[in-house]
Amino acid sequence: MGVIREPQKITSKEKKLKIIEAGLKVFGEKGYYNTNTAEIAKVAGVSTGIVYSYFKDKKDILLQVIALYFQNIFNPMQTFLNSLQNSELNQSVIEQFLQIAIKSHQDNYALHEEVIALSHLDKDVHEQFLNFEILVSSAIEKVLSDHHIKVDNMTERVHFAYNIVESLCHECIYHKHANINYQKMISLTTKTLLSLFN
Amino acid sequence: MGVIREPQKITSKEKKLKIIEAGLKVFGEKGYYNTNTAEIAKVAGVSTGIVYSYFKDKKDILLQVIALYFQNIFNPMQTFLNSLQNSELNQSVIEQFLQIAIKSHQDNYALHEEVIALSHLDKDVHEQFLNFEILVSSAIEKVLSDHHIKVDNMTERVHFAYNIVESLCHECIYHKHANINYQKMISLTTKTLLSLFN
Amino acid sequence: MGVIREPQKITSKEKKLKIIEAGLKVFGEKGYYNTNTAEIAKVAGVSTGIVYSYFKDKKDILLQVIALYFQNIFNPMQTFLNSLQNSELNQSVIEQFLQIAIKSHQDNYALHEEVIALSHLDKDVHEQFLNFEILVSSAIEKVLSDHHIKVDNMTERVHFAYNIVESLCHECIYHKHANINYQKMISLTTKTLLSLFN
Amino acid sequence: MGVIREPQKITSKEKKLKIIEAGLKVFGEKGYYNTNTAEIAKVAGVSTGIVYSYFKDKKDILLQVIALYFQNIFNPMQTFLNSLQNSELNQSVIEQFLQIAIKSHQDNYALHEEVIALSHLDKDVHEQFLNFEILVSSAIEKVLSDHHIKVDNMTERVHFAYNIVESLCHECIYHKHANINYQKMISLTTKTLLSLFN
DNA sequence: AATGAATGAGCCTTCATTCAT
DNA sequence: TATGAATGAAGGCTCATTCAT
Repeated sequence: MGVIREPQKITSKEKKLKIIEAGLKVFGEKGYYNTNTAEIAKVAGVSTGIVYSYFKDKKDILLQVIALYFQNIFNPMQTFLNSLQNSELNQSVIEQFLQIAIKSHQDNYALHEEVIALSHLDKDVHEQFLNFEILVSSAIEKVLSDHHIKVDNMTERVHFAYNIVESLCHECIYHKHANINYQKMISLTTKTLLSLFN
Repeated sequence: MGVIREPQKITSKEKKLKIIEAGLKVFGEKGYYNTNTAEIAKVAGVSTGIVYSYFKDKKDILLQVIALYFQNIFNPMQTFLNSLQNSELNQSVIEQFLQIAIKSHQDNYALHEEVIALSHLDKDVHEQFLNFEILVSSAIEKVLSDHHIKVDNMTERVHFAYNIVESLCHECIYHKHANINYQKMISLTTKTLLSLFN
Repeated sequence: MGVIREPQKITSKEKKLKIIEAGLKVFGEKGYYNTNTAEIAKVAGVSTGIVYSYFKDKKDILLQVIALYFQNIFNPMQTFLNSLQNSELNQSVIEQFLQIAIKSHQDNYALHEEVIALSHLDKDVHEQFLNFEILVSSAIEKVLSDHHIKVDNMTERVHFAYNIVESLCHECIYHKHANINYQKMISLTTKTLLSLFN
Repeated sequence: MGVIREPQKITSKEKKLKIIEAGLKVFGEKGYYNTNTAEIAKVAGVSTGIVYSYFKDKKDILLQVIALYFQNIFNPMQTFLNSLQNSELNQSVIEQFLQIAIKSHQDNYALHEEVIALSHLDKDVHEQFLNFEILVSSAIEKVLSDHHIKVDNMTERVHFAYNIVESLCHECIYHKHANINYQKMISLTTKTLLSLFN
């Protein structure tokens, strides 16, 4: 029959979380397609059957794993942006923000590739990706607004900013380009951001 | 398993190409994971068995399909860059280049998502992706060099440029953001490129 | 596993009955194989675990559900046959009996197909079926005997009668044959019954 | 790895037939629900995968198994009916027909219960059952017509006849009723049939 | 007596790859 | 060269039954 349970008791909640964390781990290590539900259950320390009490199907696990991933990425950014109430938005602040963005990506690097890949293969993951973009963009727009920064085409500028920050974070995680000096990439990004909202 | 054949006779060459083109078509339409080898063979008009004479395995087909894809993307850019011998690298030229880049992406949009996704899932596809980046970056560096344009951190600037152009092309193909004015995104990109190499 | 309980307290008895009635309902609606024990428990308003205090296993529920079903079918017939003490067994009485048989089948039509099917798949259900036959046959034989009707091969005649009545009831429930006039089928059955015991 | 495969010299048609016959055997022995596809394949001497080249799914096997079953039942009847061109339709002929019907049911007794059961559980099997009825009824109507036998309500009479013959065959296969003399049942059936079409 | 979370064996089906022809 | 029939391992999911509470 299969009613999906939203756990009420603390133990059930913890069990569901354990499954999500197991998914975060194994999806990150082996990829979504190379992981079977039995392995997730095993890593979570539960039976295969019980997984289907908490999740509709395998993809439902994935979506909740990715939700956790985005949360882990977004929270540090949000915290930092909230702390900027009285600071000036100068080069130093931007550099700090980039460091935080890069670090929170690095802390969750295992699932990073997987999430990007799946956002191009699966409609629902893609939607989560767009929601993340909106979340970040809104947070940034709010900071700019709080600091009375006004430029034309704000939406596009923020979106453009989002893109180059995301690119930067992605590259800094993997250092895939042997001949690229990433400090200089950060510097280029910082300058471009400054000129976008000067 | 037999030796992988590099076809010499014209008919064999054509047969191999037919398989690659069939892969391009069906991988684009249904995705790599949702396509089985039998279907590729069917679309190519050959038997399933013969596929394994020309390709080591399913992924080998994929890699050669993607190679063709990158060729289709790169050739128009290369042709345009070669034509710039005596032109000045002004805003108009950059805008033309962006239009060509966007168009060649649009002409191959079907496989676009798939290639990006797989480049994050598979080491070998990723390598092809990096090679494409190097190809494009080198071509651009050469043009800049031919026009005696000299800036510090050239490598990083070109790489940064590559990133924002790739982002732009990707977005323009899909227009996923309802509230974004893509003309303005093109304009922002152009300005940033100009300022990178002024 | 605990001892199977035959409930003594009125509440327990009612709980067991609720489970049987839930089984009657859902087995009739969805079929035995398409119903899981969790659903029966849910419809009965009890926990899945408690079901196994009252029933040995899923099939045990089925057997008791079917017992109830046969009771529901048989009772109206029995009542009618009991009322015939002083009546003559003419065509009119037979027609009344057929109407009652058909109606009691119709009132329980949901489980009808299921019971017939399972009687061909399961030894125990089949046995219940045979017991029902014996019950009906005996009741009929008793009526005939009470009315001093004597024919040779009484057992076979009653059995033959049982068969054609059962066939008739089954067909009248479902009207599966578009080209059959069921009034005429009833008439044919009546005549055959009359000639069996004239 | 490295198991030498025995050369397959049988044609595809024979292989498909082998699977159907394997289904006939194991469905008859263990029942449809208690048989898994692996076992059918094993009994047929093929791999599980190849089964799905010849059949859409497990139920497709079932339907073709049942089609074969009905054929096996019907052919002897048809042959006998065809041989009646110049014979009179007297009691002896009816008794012969009943013997043939009973025998062809007995020769296929293993699947008999299963087919009846599934005809009450599955729409498609039921349809096959109705088609069989139509086939038999038509054949009988044709014989009656060829012998210029005319009665009112022919359709219902033939249908009634079909029902009692089917009942008889079913009972004679299993002899489930200890106290029933089946010779007398045959005799009762014969008389009823004679009186239906006198 | 009662709960409902937990178990885990079992099933249908797919598909990359091989091999007899 | 070429065919396509054949292989068989693997995977997502269900559900009757049990057990800790």
